Amino acid sequence: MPLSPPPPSSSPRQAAIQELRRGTQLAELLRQQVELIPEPNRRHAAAVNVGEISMAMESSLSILQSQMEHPFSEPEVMAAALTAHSDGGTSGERNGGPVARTRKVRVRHRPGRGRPAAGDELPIKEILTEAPENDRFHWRKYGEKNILYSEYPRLYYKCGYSDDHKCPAKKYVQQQSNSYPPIFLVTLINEHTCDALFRDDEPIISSSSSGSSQVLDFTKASLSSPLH
DNA sequence: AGGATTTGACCTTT
DNA sequence: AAAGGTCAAATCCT
Repeated sequence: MPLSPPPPSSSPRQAAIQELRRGTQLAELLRQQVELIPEPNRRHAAAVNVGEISMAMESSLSILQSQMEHPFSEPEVMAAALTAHSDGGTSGERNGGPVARTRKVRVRHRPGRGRPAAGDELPIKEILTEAPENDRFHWRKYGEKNILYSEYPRLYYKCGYSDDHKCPAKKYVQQQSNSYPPIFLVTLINEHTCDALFRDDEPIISSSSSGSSQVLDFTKASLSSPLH
């Protein structure tokens, strides 16, 4: 609490440009998915729409970028709002009270922490889905981060058998929009080495008998409360 | 009680 | 220095 975060160095316009770039990437992702639509008519119609989206992104981008030459100072409020929930209190206090969390003794510098060397963790697959919990793997959440200029946090999961079977599979889940149903970008990292062990199709038991129902619960606050 | 989740600290990369 | 990814103590939930 003694620290106040330094002001963001980028302008709101930069933030918007970043968002548009991300939108462009997502449109490209969507375009690839559209290719998989079997019926030619529907595929073509969807492709046209995706093209429209891409063009809208690009024209917005060029508008914003041409305005960069005229430095109209804009209130910093937007940037502040955009980064507001990236500070400390990600989801407020729980019922009890403030949790003074002091990380005590930490084993010193151990290599292999934080992000591994780039390119170390491929293959990476990206999937847009409205049901990120709908693979039949067992995931254990190990982190959550607010991503700069993103409205929704990114959730970090690793395979539930990462300890038992040294399974290296991970996935990141991030909500992309507050549309209904919401769309999630799921990034898969590493293949499941436990796949062979559990791939026999276990029917997904979603009946009334409440077994272990906490594997992936996306109804939690972080995902279901859009900002406005 | 024990497993799963939360969340600030800590670490690496950019 | 900032951003993103991971760890792990505290907490929640069954």
